[in-house]
Amino acid sequence: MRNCMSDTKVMNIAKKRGFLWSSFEIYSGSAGFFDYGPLGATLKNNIISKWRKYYVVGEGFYEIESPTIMPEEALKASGHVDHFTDPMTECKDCLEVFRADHVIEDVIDDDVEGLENQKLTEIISENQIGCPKCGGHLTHVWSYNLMFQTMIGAKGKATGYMRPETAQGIFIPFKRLLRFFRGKLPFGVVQIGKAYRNEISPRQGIIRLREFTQAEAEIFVDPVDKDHPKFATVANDELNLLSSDAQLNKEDPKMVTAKNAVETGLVSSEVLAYQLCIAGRFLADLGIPIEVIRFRQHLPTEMAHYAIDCWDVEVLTDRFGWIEIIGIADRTDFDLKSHAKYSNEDLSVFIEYDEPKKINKLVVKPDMKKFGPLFKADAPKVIKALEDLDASKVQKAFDNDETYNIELEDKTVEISSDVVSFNEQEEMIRGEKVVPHVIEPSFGIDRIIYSVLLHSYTEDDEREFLKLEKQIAPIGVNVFPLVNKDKLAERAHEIREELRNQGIIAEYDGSGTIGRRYARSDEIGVPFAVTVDHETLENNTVTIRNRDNLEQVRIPIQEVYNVLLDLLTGKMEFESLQQ
RNA sequence: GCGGUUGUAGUCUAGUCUGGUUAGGACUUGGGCCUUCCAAGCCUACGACCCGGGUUCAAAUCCCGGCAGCCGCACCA
Repeated sequence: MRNCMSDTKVMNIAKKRGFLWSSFEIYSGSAGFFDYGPLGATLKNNIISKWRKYYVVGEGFYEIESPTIMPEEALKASGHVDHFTDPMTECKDCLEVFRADHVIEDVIDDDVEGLENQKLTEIISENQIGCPKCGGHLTHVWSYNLMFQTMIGAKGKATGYMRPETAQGIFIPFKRLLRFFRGKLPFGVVQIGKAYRNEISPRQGIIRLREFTQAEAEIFVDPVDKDHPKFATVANDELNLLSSDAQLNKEDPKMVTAKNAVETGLVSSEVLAYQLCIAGRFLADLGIPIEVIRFRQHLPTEMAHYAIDCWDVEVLTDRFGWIEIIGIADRTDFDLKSHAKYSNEDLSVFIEYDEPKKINKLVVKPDMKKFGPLFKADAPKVIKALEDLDASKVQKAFDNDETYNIELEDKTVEISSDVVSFNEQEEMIRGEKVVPHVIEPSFGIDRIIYSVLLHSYTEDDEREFLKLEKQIAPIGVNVFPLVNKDKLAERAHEIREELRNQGIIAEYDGSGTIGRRYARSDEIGVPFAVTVDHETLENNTVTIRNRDNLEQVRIPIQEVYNVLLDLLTGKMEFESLQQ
């Protein structure tokens, strides 16, 4: 049993003060669903806008929004309909449920991954495999698909699913996106939104939800050019890397610079390493301390078969241990190729060479005078077919004194050497079509929010409070009258109004004593408090109190608005006010 | 999904075994008094037996089912 004091305390505050609570409470609730309350929704918005600042503004990726319900074909192509499932079997005697493939592999020592359920059922009966627990009989194998199924249209003829990830919504309109980016790699597209997975038994609070928010970026790159033009700007960032080798050898993670990681081949490319760094900077900016972050490389066995390299960004928690909050993968051309195949669309990019390549090519030319009479109405088709042919093959046939057969749609025609001529031709090749590789940083926003709350929780002798980073704190400033008389409350209300006019989320609190108000304010992580006291009435000054160290400075009211704006946006540090 | 266990105001809890008055307390919250800087004090108010069914004259209490939480197992492309 872990010590989960922080988890318990943070979740209590979250529930009590309106960050998070489980959904549908008055109807007994439903596992795997959470509401974001007033402060939680604001915090979430602030974190998402910070994310946009990094990825949309900073990296120049554009954001799109696609439907959360997807037709079956699309998810068939992505592999989710067939493979986002587990083959399950149940013991008829003790009612335990097992992964069918695991049960089989334990007994027959053979890889059965990817086999049909029927085949798995057969293997079980042929090998007389029994329940691993009690030896009883196992039922036929069925697939448990983690997607929520629904119907599209009134008659329910078309099956739809709630999307299990936002990524597919970016791959599917790839041609449109490529055109938007005027045909050039690399480019990045992001999507922020809900995704759905019908987890068998979600029991870890906000860590495993059935409906959750993802922020994903899909970065399309040239497969042969995975350098990053801005790599120099992150090259010296230190990353706490736990490689797959280190895991296998039971070693600890190591602090490594991004530059070093790429040079030693620890991380497979600059683009991937660059994304690890950006993710690291983002988390640091949310106030998650570097000591509780590590980058864990997927083991070869856990990585999807199409991925080249994949790193999870993990955060240490007292209740769950290390949890994955971000996955950053090089998914290669898997997704685009798969959609290309299922949709019969060309999802490739024409990449122009720096210099066009000259090649000498043998071409075969028809002798038109002979072709017309010989093939009559088929002549144009034969000529077209001839153009698409590899001329050297035709020549080879003739060298062997044979004729060459051309397959038309409905017949085969014979070409002999006297109806064509050969020609060496110089051709310019300007480039080639390639299917881009995809670098995918995928963020679990709900888990990030949990991490932010957990690691902003601070307690000392006197206080328990959230040390939320000031740019993401839901409420920017609280305004208090020192006591409730002599018009102090009135002045405090005026200041609160003016702060709101400045675009700062500000609240007023006049109940209880000043100490209680500070305590309430700290508990929800309000970075600054403005207090109106009797000196305010004499000289129009107020105090600003810094949540983190309880210190106060006195400044004129007319300056308070700009000062707070500068403090909240990080343009000014509180310490500089104290001089 | 299986087994165990728990479910009383926003929170913690008494009462449940042994059915019986108006479900008691503390903290929190709202209002008021007081209060010249970090949850003080006083007055006052709001607020609960997880949901559904059964047994009974009578159910927070006993029984059954559901839902949710916790623990263990399983699961987590």
